[in-house]
Amino acid sequence: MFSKSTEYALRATIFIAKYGTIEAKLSIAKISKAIGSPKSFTAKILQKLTQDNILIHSSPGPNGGFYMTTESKSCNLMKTLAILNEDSVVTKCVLGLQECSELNPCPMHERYKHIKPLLIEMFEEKTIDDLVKDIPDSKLILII
Amino acid sequence: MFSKSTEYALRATIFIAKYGTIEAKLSIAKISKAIGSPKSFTAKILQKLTQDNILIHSSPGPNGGFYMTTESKSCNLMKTLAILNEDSVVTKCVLGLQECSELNPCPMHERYKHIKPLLIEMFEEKTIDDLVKDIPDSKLILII
DNA sequence: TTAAATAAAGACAAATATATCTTTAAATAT
DNA sequence: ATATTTAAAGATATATTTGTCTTTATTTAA
Repeated sequence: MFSKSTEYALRATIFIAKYGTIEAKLSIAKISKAIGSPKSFTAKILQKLTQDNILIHSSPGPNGGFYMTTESKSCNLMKTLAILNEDSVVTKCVLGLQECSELNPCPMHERYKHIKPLLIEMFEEKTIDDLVKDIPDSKLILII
Repeated sequence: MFSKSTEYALRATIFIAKYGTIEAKLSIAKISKAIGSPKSFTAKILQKLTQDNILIHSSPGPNGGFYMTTESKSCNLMKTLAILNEDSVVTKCVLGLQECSELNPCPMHERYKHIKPLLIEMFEEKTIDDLVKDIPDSKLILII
């Protein structure tokens, strides 16, 4: 469904939300190890996610790394998708038609129109904070 | 959600199911025009879809082209995805984890597990024949 | 103030997806 | 038989995605 970049981005966001605070930032090395992604490639992706300084924050230097604040954890995962312009994956027509709509439906529209809102809701329903609070540390699975 | 190839393949399958018979085969030119895809690229994709001679059939020469039989129209659209090895798009973990399961759930599993079966059902529920029979000729939208 | 640790930035490389063009093979109509 | 029409096959080109490596900038600790 998603590109590898996006999968890495979602997993990284969840990992940072769970363990990254301004007092205990997470290095690229730690993050990529935790989510099973190539280090330098992950660096590029995180760079994009910190771009607007809203979702994920970063700081260089000793004890530097990536983290989220209470405020940024109040975003939902759709924010991660939106920054990467990958929200279209769950919002566009399943057959790739630009003009597909209720008035102009593709052959799958009648069925997909009941599923698409569920996909969107999956990423919007909960804040990232609520999402990770539901998961005990011992059960946060983000690798393999 | 799907690659361009797969979107073209799904649209082509539906178009051929609707209009392609052994008496009236459809040329690559007609198909690519109808679904808005590049001609030669579409040829490559159709070549794959005819490979196993089950889903889509083809014949060269004058009045040649692509078509489906009553039997092949009893397949569902998951068959198209399967031939292209793209069924994983709707069957795998939404975060890309190999081992994600009820016992080993990723952070999205609890939510996605209710949506995934609906996506699979969308492509499996109906035969391609039933799918196209539901759509009047004037309402078959496969382009733009 | 300097050295060390870290992310940021940029250049490059490899793999894959998308697309085009040319030649070949097969079927049909004449 | 031959010419024509079509898909099949193969070669090539381009764009995008994925990945690596090197240099630079920033922050912190000593």
